[in-house]
Amino acid sequence: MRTAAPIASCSFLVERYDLDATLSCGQAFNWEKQPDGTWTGTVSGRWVRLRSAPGSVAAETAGPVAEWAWLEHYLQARVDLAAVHASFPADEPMRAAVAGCPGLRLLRQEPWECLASFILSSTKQIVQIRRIVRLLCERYGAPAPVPSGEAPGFGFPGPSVLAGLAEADLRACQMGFRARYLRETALAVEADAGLLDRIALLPTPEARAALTAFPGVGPKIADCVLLFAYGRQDAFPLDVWMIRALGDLYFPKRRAPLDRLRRFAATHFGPNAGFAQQYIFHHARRLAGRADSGAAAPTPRTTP
DNA sequence: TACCAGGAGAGCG
DNA sequence: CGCTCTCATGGT
Repeated sequence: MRTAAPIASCSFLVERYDLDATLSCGQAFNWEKQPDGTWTGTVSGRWVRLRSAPGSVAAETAGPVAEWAWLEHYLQARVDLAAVHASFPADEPMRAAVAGCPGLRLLRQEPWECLASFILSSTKQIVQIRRIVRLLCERYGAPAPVPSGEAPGFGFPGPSVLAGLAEADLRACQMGFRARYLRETALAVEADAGLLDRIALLPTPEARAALTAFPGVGPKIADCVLLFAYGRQDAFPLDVWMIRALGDLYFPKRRAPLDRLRRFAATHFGPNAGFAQQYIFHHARRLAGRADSGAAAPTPRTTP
């Protein structure tokens, strides 16, 4: 028997918010674009539909809803984007990345969903990560109440649910060798209920160390969780795309060693370095024709 | 068909 | 340390 509920709606007034780019750029994986251009997904286990409009983002969920702070926080709708842009270095690559997608935002996700999702991300393409996450949610997530007439939605399964599964069940969600990492991390989080909340209170280096202590979590995935869930703007995920992009954009003469790129990333981009990272990441992927939003211009780049 | 994917960990010298 | 190999599976 399906849960049906009245519809509740809200509109967040926000100057520039590129919903398509923000929801498809590889920071969150549980959103699906509908044929009518809206996006559906779940936030903290609640079904949500988002619609972009000039000067606002409109939201619907299953009512009744007393307040919308949870969604405003998730969307980071009150962030002063102009101030963030103003804090970026005034160099040409940064300018081009912002100009290419001026409404790109950072979400503020739940730590567990973000951590688990990025454990699944290692050497996987974004489209594939989305598929794995969708399978996980459909099979093991709690059904979220939806307004009548809407397709069922499922929240991201909590650590206790995933910890209780056999590795084979996880592998059946197409995640391959990451199944053991996800299961063992779920067991660790399940065994210490306050762990992810305590990490939120730690200084970034200690928080990073706590995250890399989980199996399957190295420096890159830890930085993703620090940036996308814990709001640490000083976290700067260095993945294969960013290593290529930073090399091409800032060290075009000869290939800079990884450690050089690390130091550059930590010093060049200012107090909102993680935000800058997302612009450069998205811009590089769009130039390569990998980003969903907008007309992709396939520009095969070769780095000899 | 090859090569690659928002990496991490183990095993080596 | 720093390097290489392996891991599972689908996209391009």
